[in-house]
Amino acid sequence: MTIAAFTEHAVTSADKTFLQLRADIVEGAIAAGSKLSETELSAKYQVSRAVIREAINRLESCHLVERKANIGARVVSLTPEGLIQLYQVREALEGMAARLAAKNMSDDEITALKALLDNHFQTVKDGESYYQEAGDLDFHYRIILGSKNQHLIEVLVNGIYHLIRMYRVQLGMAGPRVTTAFDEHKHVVQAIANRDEELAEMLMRRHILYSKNNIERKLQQP
Amino acid sequence: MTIAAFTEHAVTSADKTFLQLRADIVEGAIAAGSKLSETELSAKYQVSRAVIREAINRLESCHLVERKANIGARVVSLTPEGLIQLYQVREALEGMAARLAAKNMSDDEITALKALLDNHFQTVKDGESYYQEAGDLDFHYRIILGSKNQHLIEVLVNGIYHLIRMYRVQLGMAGPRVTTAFDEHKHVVQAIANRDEELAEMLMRRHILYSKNNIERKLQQP
DNA sequence: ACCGCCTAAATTGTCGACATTACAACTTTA
DNA sequence: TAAAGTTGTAATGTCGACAATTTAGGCGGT
Repeated sequence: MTIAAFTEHAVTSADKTFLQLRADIVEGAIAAGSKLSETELSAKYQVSRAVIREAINRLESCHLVERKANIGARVVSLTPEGLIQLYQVREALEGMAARLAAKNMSDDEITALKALLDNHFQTVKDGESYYQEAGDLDFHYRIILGSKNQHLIEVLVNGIYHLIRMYRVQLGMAGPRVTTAFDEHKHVVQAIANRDEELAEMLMRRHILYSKNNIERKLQQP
Repeated sequence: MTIAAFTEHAVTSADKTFLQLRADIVEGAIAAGSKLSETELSAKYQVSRAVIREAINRLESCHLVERKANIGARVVSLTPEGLIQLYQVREALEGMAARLAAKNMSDDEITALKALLDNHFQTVKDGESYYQEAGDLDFHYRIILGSKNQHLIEVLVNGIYHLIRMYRVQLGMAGPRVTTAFDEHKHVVQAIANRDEELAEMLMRRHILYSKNNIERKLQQP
């Protein structure tokens, strides 16, 4: 199983437009802070304004765009404070996710999670920095899903993660700190395996806090 | 200032329909789990299907309804597990909000918060149970806003709080435990006034955890 | 030159009609 | 009789046109 197990496969035309727009925004093909003209996008994507409006509505749900009545929609603008605030929310939610995962993950899921880390260890040892993106994501996703908390999953997977990815891509930040992050992952998994809710939450929060501090450092000296 | 400072005043027709639909859903005038037929609502509210669709989209953003492609929208169904999960998210987010409030609230805001508690103390002493709803809400809202974290505010105020209110109304739960909750509020404010982030978060989390336990007890013996 | 008003263009909001999909009832067949 | 296929109806998805609002520019006045 991979991250793309979530591959929200588009059934309707608005779905496809939404996914494409989201990709374009996250990747920066549509600049942050820019205006989303309905008529313009309607022409560009060869669909009616209705589906564009539908797509924009969903983008608003993800907090990727902001709409004002009778004025229009703009892509959110990226600010250092915004990224910090995002990480604060992430720390709170993923900390709770780790706590709940320690309580609710099945033994099989924990075994699989350990196996995942072993795989990552190989790739890290081989010097492949491939770990950066996919590996880190996979780890966090499994714990989020392991929480079995629908609200938590929704907010993180459909909301915050796309926003963070947008920041990563557009501010040109490389993935997380590879080797140290790997050790942190290992300790989180160990706590989950021990069913130690308190420790799992604390370790996950620190893991994310370190990431935040790392990012703050990079932001201050570009 | 009151809670209704947030009164999102409707400018467009879809706004009004959204607010009315949300009220009807939260109050139970539209039953939980029931289907939202676009054509039906279009006739009922005397607006075109386009504005109904727009309103339903926003309800989906609040997690009050769920939509499936080509099938339609249903009001979310209320389950004991759902409420528990909601409180878990709330614990994580409001805990972080209290931490950030201890860091970011202005001295004036803290003074006003203390004054608010004094007012509440009077009403509680006078035996008015009015405190239940409005007072508790006002307290939590101020701390959430005091966090100065836009994402936190968005998710809690526009999302989770309406859902919780829906549960409260429809499961017929009275407001929070009055007297004990008041003491808990006092301690949280004290920690914030002392700029003790760690303690503020811990106390707020416990406050919400107690609420959750209280609710679980009521759910198991109706 | 600056400010306010007014007009015109462009954009968003709303509408009704058509296309497409899902669901149910009925028919057919093994 | 049961299962599969078919057809009809009702719902959602999509479209183009019209209405209402915002915005930019020109015009006139001070």
